[in-house]
Amino acid sequence: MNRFDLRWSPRRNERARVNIGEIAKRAGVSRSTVSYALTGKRPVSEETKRRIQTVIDELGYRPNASARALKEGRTRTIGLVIPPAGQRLTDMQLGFVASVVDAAARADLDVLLSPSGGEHDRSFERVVTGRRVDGVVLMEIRLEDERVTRLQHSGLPFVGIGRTSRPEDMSWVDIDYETLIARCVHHLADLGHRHVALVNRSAELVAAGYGPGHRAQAGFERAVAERGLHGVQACCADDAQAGQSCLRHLLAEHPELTSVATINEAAVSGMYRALAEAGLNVPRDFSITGVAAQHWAENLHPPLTAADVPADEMGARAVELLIQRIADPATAHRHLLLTPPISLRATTGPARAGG
Amino acid sequence: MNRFDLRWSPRRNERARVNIGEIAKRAGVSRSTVSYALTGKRPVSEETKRRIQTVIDELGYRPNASARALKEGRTRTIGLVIPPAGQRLTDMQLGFVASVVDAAARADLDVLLSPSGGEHDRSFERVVTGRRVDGVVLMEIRLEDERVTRLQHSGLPFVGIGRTSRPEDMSWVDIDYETLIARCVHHLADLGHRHVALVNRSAELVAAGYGPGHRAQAGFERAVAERGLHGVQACCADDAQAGQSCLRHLLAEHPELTSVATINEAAVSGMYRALAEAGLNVPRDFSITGVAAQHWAENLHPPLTAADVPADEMGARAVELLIQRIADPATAHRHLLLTPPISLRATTGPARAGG
DNA sequence: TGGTCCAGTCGAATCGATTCGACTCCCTCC
DNA sequence: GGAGGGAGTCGAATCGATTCGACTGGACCA
Repeated sequence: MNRFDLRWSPRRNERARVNIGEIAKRAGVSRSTVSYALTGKRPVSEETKRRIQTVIDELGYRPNASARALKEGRTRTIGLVIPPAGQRLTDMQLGFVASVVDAAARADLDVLLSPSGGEHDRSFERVVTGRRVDGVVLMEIRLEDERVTRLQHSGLPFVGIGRTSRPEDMSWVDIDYETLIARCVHHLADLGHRHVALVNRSAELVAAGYGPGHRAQAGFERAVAERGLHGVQACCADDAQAGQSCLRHLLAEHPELTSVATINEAAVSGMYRALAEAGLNVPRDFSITGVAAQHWAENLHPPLTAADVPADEMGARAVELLIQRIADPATAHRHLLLTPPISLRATTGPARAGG
Repeated sequence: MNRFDLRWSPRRNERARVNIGEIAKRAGVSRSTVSYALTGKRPVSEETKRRIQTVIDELGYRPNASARALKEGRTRTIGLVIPPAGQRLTDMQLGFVASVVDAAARADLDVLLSPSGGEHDRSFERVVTGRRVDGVVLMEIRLEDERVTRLQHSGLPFVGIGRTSRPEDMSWVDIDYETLIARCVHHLADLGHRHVALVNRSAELVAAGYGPGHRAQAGFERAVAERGLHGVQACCADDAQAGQSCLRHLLAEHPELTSVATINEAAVSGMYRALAEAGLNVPRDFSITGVAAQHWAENLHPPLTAADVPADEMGARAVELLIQRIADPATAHRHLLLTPPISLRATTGPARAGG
């Protein structure tokens, strides 16, 4: 089914050919009058409006989006660039997508999905260069991100959920992973933990310069140094299975560990399992905390003590910013760095004596 | 941010105004020649092609999607109608979305997302009537579904993931919930269980005529009757919390229960919790089985014995069917009813003596 | 009475592509 | 040497909307 070339029966069925001209003819007015009646950009008499509306209702007319987009130079559509298809979305990413779609719908904007970041970036190219969208929301941004460069170069308005290593050159909404992970470590240190591990996201993602991965690392190292702790780090793929084996290995190689801080949501339930397997009770014998979508942290069992990422709000904010940039691409870039507090739930507790 | 009226600086920056005319001028040929050079629909000399390509590369030209869509009468975009935004997608639904997006990308089609089914169906209306898409993939279909009616009436090609009560009137890909749940019950009966509960999806969804809900019910009742079992049914919202309290209530009211069959993925982990809470071991004291996305059933802990829904494949098949319908809307409807076998994993076992 | 203004309307140009018909060479074949 | 045909190209029409300039009456004012 590669590059399927669609060529269908030449024209749509004739019934469907209700265009503004047909409406005009039946209402006995000119096409421009119909247009003005619909947009309200020039006065049209009540009587004429009513006649036009009647015909429109009768024929079920709706303006052709392509024609309108062509003339107006905007599509009333935004692009949402998501991680490559086939890869499971984490709960947080899903939250972003849902809230972007929702916010866009509220603003009467449609959302064009573009899986990108993998090989098949034809989709991204189409979206960016074909003027298919008025602006783009970009997810899963790396420190050096070619897609950001492409967008900046193209002049298409865009907003990142996440930021590159030169954050002043773009508009974005992001979470302060560095501070949050540092706080998590401090929280653990306050509870008396001396040995703490950072469970990062996948090695590939971190190697590719995934921002949160690097920032979490920096925050972790800083806090560990500040508190004079013993810290170890590990990367872990985005699923429970990986979380389980990751923590299993960590426990084997560092039996002194009593706590974990993580930014890898999807791995947490697996870590729970590894701990149970090792006969360790949470939070009595072992503490876990990290950064996670609020909804998800609450519903986990046991509920995760974590910095609650308001994924729903972030998508909405990104769309807001994007709408502003679309309305006036020349305005200064705006940034929103969130540092949600840690919600104490059921997974952290005092280190055992001698821990 | 309601109905935000986008009006930006009148024209895009002039640099961006590379259109086919500009290419033609610089290459010293007519616009039609540029078009033919790009589409290959008429012969163009190698020399001319090369000159045009040079100019195109230089200016980074890409044809305007709206103009092309207007002239060609197709947008190279498909709509994907998902359950109302704000509502969490189940893992299975997420699998459908991912595979639809993936399959569409492989066919060089873009995907326009439309949350629908709730109140704000402006999005659905826009997608359907504004000729923004060449076809639609519809999810979460009800037995009587107004969206199906709308689509049938509009003549826009569409394919359902799921089907209505008059399935011959549309093309679809679906899972045979009735048979599968019946099989689950038979499986439990074979293991000696005499008391079995069906945990359905939310009461609202079922009341709204959600197909799988009703078909699962039918299959359950049939199998229960065939095997002379004692069966009870319950509806349950799509989350772990609800699953927990649902099963808790079931156990309280029907202490004789020893097994559950379910189509509610999202509730399963909550049911595990309720069982643990009640001191019941799975599968020693209690069996659970149902219909779930394969990937998800495997990764659950303990892994769920279930009929594995190949969500990834289903989305791809739906897109395939849709592409065919778009290419030739007059062809007969095609249907694909899947009945995946039950994969035995860790959650079903023989009923205890006297159970 | 004549000028100004505004509501209401129309015709034509425009957006950026595709596509049809026609035209020019040039080659080949009787 | 004229007919036939194909390669290569061009100009103009077209898709369906928006929008600008211009026109017509009628109201209002001096």
